[in-house]
Amino acid sequence: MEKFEKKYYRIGDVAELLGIPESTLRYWETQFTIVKPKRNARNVRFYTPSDIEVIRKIYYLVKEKGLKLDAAQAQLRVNREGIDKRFEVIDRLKAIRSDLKQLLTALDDLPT
Amino acid sequence: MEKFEKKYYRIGDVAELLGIPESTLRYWETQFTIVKPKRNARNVRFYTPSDIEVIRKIYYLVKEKGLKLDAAQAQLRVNREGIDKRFEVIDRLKAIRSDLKQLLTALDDLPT
DNA sequence: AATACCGTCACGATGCGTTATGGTGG
DNA sequence: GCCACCATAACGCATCGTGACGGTAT
Repeated sequence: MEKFEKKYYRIGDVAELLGIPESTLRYWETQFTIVKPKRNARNVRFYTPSDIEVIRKIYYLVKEKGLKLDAAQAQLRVNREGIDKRFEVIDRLKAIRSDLKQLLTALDDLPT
Repeated sequence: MEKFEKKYYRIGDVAELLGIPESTLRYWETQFTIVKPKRNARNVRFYTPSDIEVIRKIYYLVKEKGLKLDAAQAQLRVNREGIDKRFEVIDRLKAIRSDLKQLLTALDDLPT
């Protein structure tokens, strides 16, 4: 039987992982609607890796880029949209690539 | 003889124009290296329309988007680079357009 | 008993202007 | 003498955490 990856993390783990105090995590939770880790029956927070990614992003925006919490929250939303847009563009490029392949084929078929 | 456009604006004009107090303009000047209006011999500030545009942008970033002053200053720099990049892309597209025209011509010249 | 959490609240640092004061030129 | 401007510095409010407290579960 193999070892299992840890599925979730407690607040102490996250705090140590990111090098920020637990109090900050609790405070951010009051300010960012997006950070709402699950709780167990005893009301203890459990963070998924995806929760932690979000918190990393907040850390970057607030601590390194210097955004206000409000602005950071807005930015997180924009980011998500930005990712969607990027996929749209990629889809469009795939379509264009397909058209270009067709064009190349057509050019190959031209009489000399 | 025609009327002339006003060439520059004093701090009171700018304050009224943007609906912010003069004190804020003076304060921002201490925080943003980019806002340095010319002065006359009596040390009175004179703002060009371009100065005012920059201040508008600051207003947008700080008051509407909620960035810290530091972050807003960084954003202004990124914006300028972004504009430069955009022109690079446009130049590149012009080159491609030229290539495509050539290609079209070549296709027209093909034997049937 | 020691540890890891919980919520709450008081405190404090920093950021962002604003106001007050005293001064100059027109 | 009034108005618009100047610099400087003290003040004040909001944001952003931090630290401490008393409590619960393991």
